[in-house]
Amino acid sequence: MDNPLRERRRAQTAREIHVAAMELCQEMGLEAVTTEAISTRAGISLRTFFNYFPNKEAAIVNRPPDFPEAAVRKFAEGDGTLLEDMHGLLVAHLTQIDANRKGGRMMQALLRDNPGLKTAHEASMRGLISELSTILATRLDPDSKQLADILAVMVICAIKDALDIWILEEEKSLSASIDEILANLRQLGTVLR
Amino acid sequence: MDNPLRERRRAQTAREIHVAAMELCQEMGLEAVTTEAISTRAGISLRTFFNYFPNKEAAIVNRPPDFPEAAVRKFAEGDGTLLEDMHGLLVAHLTQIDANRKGGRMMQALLRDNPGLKTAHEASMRGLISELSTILATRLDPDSKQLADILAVMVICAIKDALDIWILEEEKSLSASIDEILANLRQLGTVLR
DNA sequence: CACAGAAATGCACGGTGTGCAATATTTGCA
DNA sequence: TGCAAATATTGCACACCGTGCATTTCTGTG
Repeated sequence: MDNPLRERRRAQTAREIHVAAMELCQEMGLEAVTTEAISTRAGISLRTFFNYFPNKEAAIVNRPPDFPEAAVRKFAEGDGTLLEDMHGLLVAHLTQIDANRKGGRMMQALLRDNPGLKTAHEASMRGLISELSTILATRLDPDSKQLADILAVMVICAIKDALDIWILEEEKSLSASIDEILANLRQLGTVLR
Repeated sequence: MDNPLRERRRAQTAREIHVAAMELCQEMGLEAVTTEAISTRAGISLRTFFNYFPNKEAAIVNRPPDFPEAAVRKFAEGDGTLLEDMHGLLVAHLTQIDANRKGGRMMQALLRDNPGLKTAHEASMRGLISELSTILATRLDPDSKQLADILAVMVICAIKDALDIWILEEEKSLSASIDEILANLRQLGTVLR
């Protein structure tokens, strides 16, 4: 039906579950959190929990924001170098994260303190990687999907690195973080000679 | 005690469990395989299964071979370009995989047909990536661990890509596969300008 | 043989995730 | 408004998962 109201309400419930899951994880550690405790705090039944998330890790980690439509279009139509045009893409993406700096910090801490979240986090990154790969492919030799894949993996990894630093250093600005990402990628270009 | 005999027997049992797990997965699909069925086929108790693997996915995917000691040392001491010296490293690694081409093909097919194995596979790759990152760090600016990480991620991704092709194309030689990996990486160097 | 350390096992138990059927809620429409 | 269809939530049963713990079996050594 594609009803936008329903969609929003679903998203809201998902967010509530996510928040409950994060809080509990912070309070008692991943191991001690049960799906039932999450459900109770979120005010839903256990069964409903599994209608929204496949397991507690997924509920905690959730899923990072997509690359915004507009930025993607602009990148595909860009005529600068790949790295130059990628700048806009990264700004658009990180801006979304910056909008919820507090949540980001909390997530970062949870990932650091609970190794059991690592694979769930990685799984959520896979989605982002394949999205980026598709985007990048619009600017690359069309018969080399592999190249786009590797590049996407690299960029996401660089973003992750930058976030690790950025989230923890209160002072660091968004743009400094982006510059760092791009500097890393550029440096790679030279190392690969 | 570090008893080498005991170690070998443990490794042997692990291998038997792994084989049983792979076969069952091929025969009935990941979903239908239970840890109990694996244990029974491997001739051990269910409890013992969990002494060897944390879950069925890990038993199926197992863990890729390490980079051989000797090749690692040679790389660290090499004086060619990074990519040149990496060639030796990759040869050493892929040779190990080539030694069990049949098992590799089977694994490849299982990964293709059972999406549920993806995260376990990725987890097993993480170990390889951090190993490679450490190796690469010996040749890079020592204060940039991030660069080594990204590079490692890239290389493992390239290896994966090459394996995807190599394993499926009967004809393809090992060295052709390696060349392909390096070509991909070199191409990246130019794209990043 | 007897002993110590390692490995395998049985058992109990709490948590996980799904299928299914019943119930409740929302939406579109007359 | 009121009703029917679509969608969401829930309870329940059930099989499977993974661990702690105590016990037994195995293996190499003096």
